[in-house]
Amino acid sequence: MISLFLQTSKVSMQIEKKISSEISEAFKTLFDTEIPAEQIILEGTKKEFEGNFTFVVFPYLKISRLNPEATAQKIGEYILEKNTLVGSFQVVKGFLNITIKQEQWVDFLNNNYNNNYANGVNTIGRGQKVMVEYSSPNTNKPLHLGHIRNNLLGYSISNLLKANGYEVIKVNLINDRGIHICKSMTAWLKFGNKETPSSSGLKGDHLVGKYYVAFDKAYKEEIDALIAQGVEKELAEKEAPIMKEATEMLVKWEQGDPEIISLWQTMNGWVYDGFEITYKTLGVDFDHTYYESNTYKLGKEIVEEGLKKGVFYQEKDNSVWIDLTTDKLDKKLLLRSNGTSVYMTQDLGTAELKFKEFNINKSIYVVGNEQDYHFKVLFKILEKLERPYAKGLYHLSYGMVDLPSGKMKSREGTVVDADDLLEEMFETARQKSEELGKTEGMSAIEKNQLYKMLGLAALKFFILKVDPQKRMLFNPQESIDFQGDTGTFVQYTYARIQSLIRQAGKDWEKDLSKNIPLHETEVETLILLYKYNNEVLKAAQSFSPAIIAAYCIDLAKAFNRVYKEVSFLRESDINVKNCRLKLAFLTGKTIKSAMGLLGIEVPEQM
RNA sequence: GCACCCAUAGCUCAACAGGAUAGAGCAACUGCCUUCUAAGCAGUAGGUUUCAGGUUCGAGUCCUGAUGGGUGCGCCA
Repeated sequence: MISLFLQTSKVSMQIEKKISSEISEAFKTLFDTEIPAEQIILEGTKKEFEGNFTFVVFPYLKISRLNPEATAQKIGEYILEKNTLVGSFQVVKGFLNITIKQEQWVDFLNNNYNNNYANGVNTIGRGQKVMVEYSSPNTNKPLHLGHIRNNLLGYSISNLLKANGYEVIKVNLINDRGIHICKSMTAWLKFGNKETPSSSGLKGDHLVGKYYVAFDKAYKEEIDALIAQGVEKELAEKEAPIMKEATEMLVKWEQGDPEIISLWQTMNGWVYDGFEITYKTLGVDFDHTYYESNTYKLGKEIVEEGLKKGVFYQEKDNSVWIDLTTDKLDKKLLLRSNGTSVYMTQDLGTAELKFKEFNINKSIYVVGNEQDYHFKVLFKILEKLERPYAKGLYHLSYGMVDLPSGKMKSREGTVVDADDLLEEMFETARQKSEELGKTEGMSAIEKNQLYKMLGLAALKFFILKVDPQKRMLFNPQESIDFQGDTGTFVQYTYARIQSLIRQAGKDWEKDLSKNIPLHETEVETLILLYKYNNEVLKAAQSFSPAIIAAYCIDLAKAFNRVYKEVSFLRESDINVKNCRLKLAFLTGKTIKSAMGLLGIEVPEQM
């Protein structure tokens, strides 16, 4: 994947850097060949072998002019003799497995155990401003599961960028105009009897969605009636009276008819109130909101400019186009023959506005992969218009959420509603918690908060652990798990740690002596903790919260093994005990930080 | 028709810029709570990584082709 952040280097890998430069030295001394340390790549050692880092020697056999084993052996001996970080090494075929001295890990723990990552994790993005656009709903129906994936991705990506030092501006671009809103409005006028959210008790977005469905139903009936009268299907679709009403309403809207505008504002207002509740429940927010009704005209100016520059051309019917066939794309309409703007026109305007208003360096669009082509064209056009910001644009494309029956279709009623799903998650969390009965001492309010925290985590983790670019399957019949590789599992590990810390008293935060024996599970956990910064960088570079989700599972698993293998509070050697508590403490801090990047909270008790 | 994306255990997903015997979880089966939270830990079983070629010390990963699935190519947004 091409990343905006490729130029950045790896961070916080001091140990690897040192070893790499020692290996580089070894090549010079042993084989009289210069290999820059940056080219010496170390990997994590596979679990079934002894060691922490692995250097693969196969590519260097021509230099050493020895067989793989001998090459690895010689390099191993050289770096062992240096006696800095390396405690021992093992050679398996062409793999040099390096074990770091345990005292290095104790040192790392001593220096970092109180790291709470409150000011971010890395500093690579300092001084850079990035805008992340996500959510971007239409205002004619409530949010569904697809929007949830979008929102969670956008929110998490924003957190990831912030954690790497970027200044992030989260924006929502609301598609508040167009024929779809007019459909809801038309149906409401016809069948609504002045129904309002307060008169009906319906959430505003659901109320408006209800009339969107009602429109579709009436429309279909009218088409069928016309066809029964012998009218051609295509003509029937155009001539159905209710559709004519809707299109007429759109024209009136564009003319600024006060009555229509007023109704439009009222109904959109209901929808925004509804969205606000869903966003709040979901735990996402925005720094700024754009409305297409405000930005769609700006694109026209850009189209004018493109015409003057000769980048665009005009057909006889006055419609404006760009020919991208030389760029392996098609011709694309930019302005209708009647002079009104299309989707692309609006997006040109919005793109321009973003950079003008916020002086950003990069602009990221979190939009589903069905619009891959649209963004390819959009970016290409801005490039042709010689916009300096064109190279800072990035489409974060993600796959659709499928149901076992296939794609979600609102017309077939197979859409998983966001509000319903969230309620179900909370209810399931409540049931599971009550079964386990671990909430003693908690007030009713605290319990309720806990159930929401657990339900949300299960849902968010379930969605974010999947690589964004892949489509994913959601089965409503099988409820989302609370066991295994889940958000719940990570939360549980955190709660366990906090329980330890609560019972540990105060004295454990003392400096540690260096020669503390570590259990292998502890070393495994420490290495993961050490790698956290780099995981956060990787996740941002590849725009993938899934990397952080996987890391959370790895870390929680590693700690749970420690928990099983050794005692914390009952350890008699005070040095060892303190060391373990520091390990637990830092693991807790790191879990909290990492889950925070996913937009997931962790409980003190569960 | 043209373009883009995807294909890994029965199911849901991993595999870190090509590396060792392809890993987890769920489902199935076995063990482990009179000691720090069993929403946990340990184990058994489950694979020709869709297929056919190629590149090289080495391919799930890169290239070519095929098959299967998805999406886009509207004066819709």
